[in-house]
Parts: sequence; C-alpha cells; structure tokens
Amino acid sequence: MRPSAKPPSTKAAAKPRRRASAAPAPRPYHHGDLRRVLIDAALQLVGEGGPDAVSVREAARRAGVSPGAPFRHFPNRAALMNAVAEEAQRRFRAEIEAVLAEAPTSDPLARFRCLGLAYLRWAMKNPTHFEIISSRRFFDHDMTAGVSQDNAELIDLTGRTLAEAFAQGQLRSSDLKQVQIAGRALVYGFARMNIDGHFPRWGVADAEIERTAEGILDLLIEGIAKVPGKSP
Amino acid sequence: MRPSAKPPSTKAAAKPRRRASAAPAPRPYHHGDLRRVLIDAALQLVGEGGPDAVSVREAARRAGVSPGAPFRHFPNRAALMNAVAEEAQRRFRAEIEAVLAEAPTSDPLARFRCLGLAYLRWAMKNPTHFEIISSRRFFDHDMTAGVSQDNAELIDLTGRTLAEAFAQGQLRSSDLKQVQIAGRALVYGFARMNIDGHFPRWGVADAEIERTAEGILDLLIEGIAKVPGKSP
DNA sequence: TTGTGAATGTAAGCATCGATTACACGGATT
DNA sequence: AATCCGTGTAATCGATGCTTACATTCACAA
Repeated sequence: MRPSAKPPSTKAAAKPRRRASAAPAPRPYHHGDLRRVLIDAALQLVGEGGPDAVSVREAARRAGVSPGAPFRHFPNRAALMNAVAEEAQRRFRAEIEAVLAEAPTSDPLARFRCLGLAYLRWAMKNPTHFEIISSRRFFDHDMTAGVSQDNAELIDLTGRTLAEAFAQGQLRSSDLKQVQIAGRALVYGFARMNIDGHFPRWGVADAEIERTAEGILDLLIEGIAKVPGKSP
Repeated sequence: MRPSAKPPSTKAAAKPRRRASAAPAPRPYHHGDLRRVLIDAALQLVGEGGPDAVSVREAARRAGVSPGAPFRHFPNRAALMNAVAEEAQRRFRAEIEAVLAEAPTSDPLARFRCLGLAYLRWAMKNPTHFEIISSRRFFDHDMTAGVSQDNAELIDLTGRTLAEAFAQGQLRSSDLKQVQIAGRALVYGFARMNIDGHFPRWGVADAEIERTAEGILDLLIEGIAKVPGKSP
C-alpha cells in the first residue's frame, strides 16, 4: 500500500546530545507523560477558543510531538475530548463540594441556594470548560463513566438537600423532582445563555451578570419556599 | 499558477438533450435557485445530524452541483449557517406568534404561560433547529440581522406581556426584567437539557418530557404569581 | 437579432484535519 | 546481553473549507 519505503535510520546520528549539557534537554524519544500533557494542552485550547478549537494536531504541536503520537494514547479525537471533559468535571465537582462544605448545615434551603450559586459562579468563570461538560456533543457519555458519575452524584446531592428542606417544611411543593429539575433548568439555562452570548441581546452587561445570576436564583428560592404565614 | 490547462470545451457535445424529451430534465447549467436549495439541503442536514453535520460540500452534493458552487452564494460556511439560522428563527417566531394569537387576551399571565409553552414545545419538536438559533457558535449574530431582530421582537413581546400582567396585579415581584430573564433561563435551560441529552441522566423518559416541561413552567408561574389572599 | 458583460456554474488545487500504517527507538524484563 | 513491547515518527489517505482560472448562459442594449 505505501509506495515509498524509507532508508533505514539516519536518526541516531542526526539526533544531538541526549540530555548531556545544560541545553534545554532536547526531549528524549519518549515523552514521559504525553497523555497528561495532551490533556493539559487540550484544556488550554478549550479555554482559549472553546471546544471547537481543540484539534488533535494542535495539541500534539503544543506537546512538541508528531501529529500521529496522540493516537497512541487516545483512539480518536472524541476520546481526548472525553478525557478533557473528565478533568473539567472533576474540577467542577470539587469546587461545588468545597463551597457546600462551608454552607450552614442547619438550613437546607440555604444550602440548596449555595449549590445553585456555586454552580452559576463556576459556569461564569469557566464558560468554555462548563460547555464541554454540558453538551454531549463534545464527548461520549457512555464512554466516559467519570463524567456521568460525578454528575450523578451532584444530582444526588442536590436531591438530598432538597429533601431535607422539604422535611423541615421549607417548601411549598411536594413534587421534589419537579422542583429539582426546574432549579437545574434555571441555572443551566442561565449558564448557557452566558456561554451562548445571549446577554448582550438582553441588555445585561458583563459586570451585571453575576448579580443577575444571584437575582434569578433568589427568585427561584422565593418561588419554591413556603410563605411563612400561609399554610397550604 | 495552475499547471494544467483544460482543452476548450467538449462539454456541449457531452451534454445530452437539453430539456428536450420527457426525461427528468438533466438540469441546465444554471441551477435556477441554488441559494434556496442549498439552504434547504443544509436545513435537512441540521435535522438529520445536528449543526455539525452540515458541510458545504454535502449541501452541494445534495443540490447536485459542484463543490465550489455554493461559494457563489455564500462567502463561507458560516454564511450558509447564518441563512439556515435565519430560516429556522423565522419558523420559530411564526409558530410562537401563531400560538399566542389564540391565547386569551384578557389574562396576561396566561398569555405569558402560553408563550413559554409554545417556546418549549417548538424546542422539543425541533431540537436541532432550535440549537442552531440558540448557540452563537453556529452563526454570527452581527452578520445575521434577521435572527437578532426576530429574537429581539420575541423578547419584546414577552416583556410587554409581563408588563401587562404586572399592571393587572398578577405578579409578586416588580422587577420585571429579572422575572423575564428567569423565565427565559428556565425554558432555555430546559430546552437545552433536552438537546444536550441530560434527561436520560435525570430519569426522565422521552414520553414524560413534554409533561415535565409543562410542570416546571407551572412551577415558575406559581412562583412569580401573586398569592391571591396575600398582599405584599 | 446580435453582441457583450455580469452572474453563476465547473475543474483543479491548496492547506488543514482526523485517522491509519509501516517503521524506529529505547526502557523494562528476562 | 538479548529481546519485547510501549511509544514516538514519517508518510499517507480521504474529507473539508476555500480559492482561482475557466466555461456557460442569461439579460440587456445596440
């Protein structure tokens, strides 16, 4: 199939000193941890130009490696994206849980609010990374157990928090699943409006976004909270 | 620059009857309305495989035209996508307004609900087309006045509806902009959750989606509506 | 009617990308 | 020390967006 066969190795001679003098180490033949470096490069690309800006070749270029090398570590581009999504999801979850750890334990509804706020803030600060973990377009959920699991546990966490709030009589509605989905739709929608560039069309300046985020979250909380002086 | 010059036309001879017999008209040199046909082909591609499935060449292929032809009508792929988005947005707006035309005129809050429902239903029925008009990824807002304008007018329409509801004392909050953004975030979020394949992870089956959509919309309405027996 | 220019199609080609294949290197194991 | 296999390279393929040179035909004016 391949027409031209290559002459058998002039490489050893062509390659200069091997980690000898103080020169910036001309990279040994084997990279060390290319997989990790590729994921980092891809993460960086996502941060720079969004998920579409990730190309296997560019990641390879940044890793200082040939265009075919990445395919030793990832069967295809999607697999690389999966790894990137996994990393992003890990960071996302870590932040959410860190924030929640500092929330008041005695007021579940306030904790629920904290969850929403942490979600929104992370999405605002890391729009491109948020995008990658949100849209299945960029990776294969079935192929990426890590993302799905992290996600499921976050869903569980909010579900439990909501259940506690209900148990303490803080909610008007008893259809917790509905409430939870509404809450998720609200914060996810807001985050995506930001990512998708809707806010300029809504006359919301960048500086106002975080305040607006908090505002709509409070609107939700008020909407689902039981009015103190009123029994169902 | 170009090495090989072509012999000067054997085409006229090679081309068979020209719209003569009853044969299916071997397409004249000029297509007729290639621009329109390309948009339709692209719309179809969007419907089949989402926005990413659209390629200029495939659209050309389906139009039965050479790969370079589309560039006579669209300076680049983005411009084609813009046209597609414009068409989709037109249809979207038409449906919304048609639904609203049948809504009760005396109850603004009910009209607001109708708007939300129409939005959700269209998004559920045309997920890929909805995606294309939602995410600026696929087209350039500045380049596509039509989409932005249609969108702005829909935003205006909901804004006015909400203002009427407030004027009739149907709302708890007086911060209408906040309410409107919350409402939009909710329906947009729900629509995107559907597009982005979140619902399987939430245990929401396809058959339940529409009902759930209605449920969260009602939750919102209840949340923003003034409780009858309670004055602020 | 005829001639000419603009509009619009074709053919060929470039660069880039994802992906594959044959081969080269070199660390780890024996 | 010999060898095996994980990992990198080089070359190549097919598809895509886009450009350029050329071909064809329509519309309009003389």
